[in-house]
Amino acid sequence: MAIIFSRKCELGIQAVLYLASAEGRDIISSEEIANELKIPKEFISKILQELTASRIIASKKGKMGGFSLAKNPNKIHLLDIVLAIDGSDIFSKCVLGFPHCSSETPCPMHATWSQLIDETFKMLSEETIDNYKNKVLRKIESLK
Amino acid sequence: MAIIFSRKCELGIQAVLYLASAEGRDIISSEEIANELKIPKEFISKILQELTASRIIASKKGKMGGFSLAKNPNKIHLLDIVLAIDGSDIFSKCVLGFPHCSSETPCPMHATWSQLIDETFKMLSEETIDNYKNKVLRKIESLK
DNA sequence: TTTTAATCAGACAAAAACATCTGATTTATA
DNA sequence: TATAAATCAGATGTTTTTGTCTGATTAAAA
Ligand code: SF4
Ligand code: SF4
Repeated sequence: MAIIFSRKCELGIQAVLYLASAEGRDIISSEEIANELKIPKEFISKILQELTASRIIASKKGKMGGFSLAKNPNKIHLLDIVLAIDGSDIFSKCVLGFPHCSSETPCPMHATWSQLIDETFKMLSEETIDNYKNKVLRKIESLK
Repeated sequence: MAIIFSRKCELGIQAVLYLASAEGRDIISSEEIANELKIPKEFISKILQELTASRIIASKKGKMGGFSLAKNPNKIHLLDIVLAIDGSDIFSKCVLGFPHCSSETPCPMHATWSQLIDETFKMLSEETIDNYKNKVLRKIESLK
């Protein structure tokens, strides 16, 4: 179904980008996020809980409660979200599914793939969601 | 579980590489492949059937039956196997899971990701399993 | 102080992916 | 020709991922 990130991770990134794009408005409910992103409220709620536990976003309970970024958007990297939800497997595991890989016997695909995955890692760790704020709003608009 | 290819696809690639590395010996049984790659016979059999249906490998039924490459290994690209088993979704779908993407409103991640996925596509379509023949044997040896 | 609207925690359900089993068919060889 | 050893097709079972529900807790506002 998903390409490289799990569905939960895809939606986690979408949600954090939405929160970033809505900065200025203090707190956003899971219901609003669900409506805007056109995904089930219950599912995004679970994901928001995970992101809260990893302190990427912050939550406020009770009436008028909701979620907000836990820190300045130029301090939140896409990588943080990926690691929080999917972990680091994609950066370390063998692309061909061979177990216990040893660099003494690299398989033929290793060099090319590890270069690609390194570039992906670099991109995810350099890009902050700050860079995305405005552009993502246009994307979400187009969902309507 | 798997990084970017499904488990079936990972094992499909492993199996085709094994067949390539065993060229000269005419026909290889699913049991040998399963033993060498340390995976269940029943599972790899199903995958070998799929690869046979897509004419990447050829099968011979009956006693002394088994599988062999359907064409010269310099004519089989990694991409063929990926498309046969996983299809083309990874090359076309949105990395963030947004539906009905329109290039009129590209989201912020689009440029970087599409470059990475283009490079992956290029690599998979250029690499033939011929290039891998000998090296992969060392990899399989190391599983023992 | 009661009601309302939100998150939270954990159980539950459904769907997809992964893996196995069974029996039919095919073919080499004793 | 009978037996053995292989693929093939499709059903079945298991595990993981995805998605939903329920009830508890929290906090704002009537
Ligand atoms: S060397 Fe080969 S087997 Fe090892 S991780 Fe790289 S691709 Fe996988
Ligand atoms: S432009 Fe954005 S939403 Fe569209 S496919 Fe690319 S990453 Fe996905």
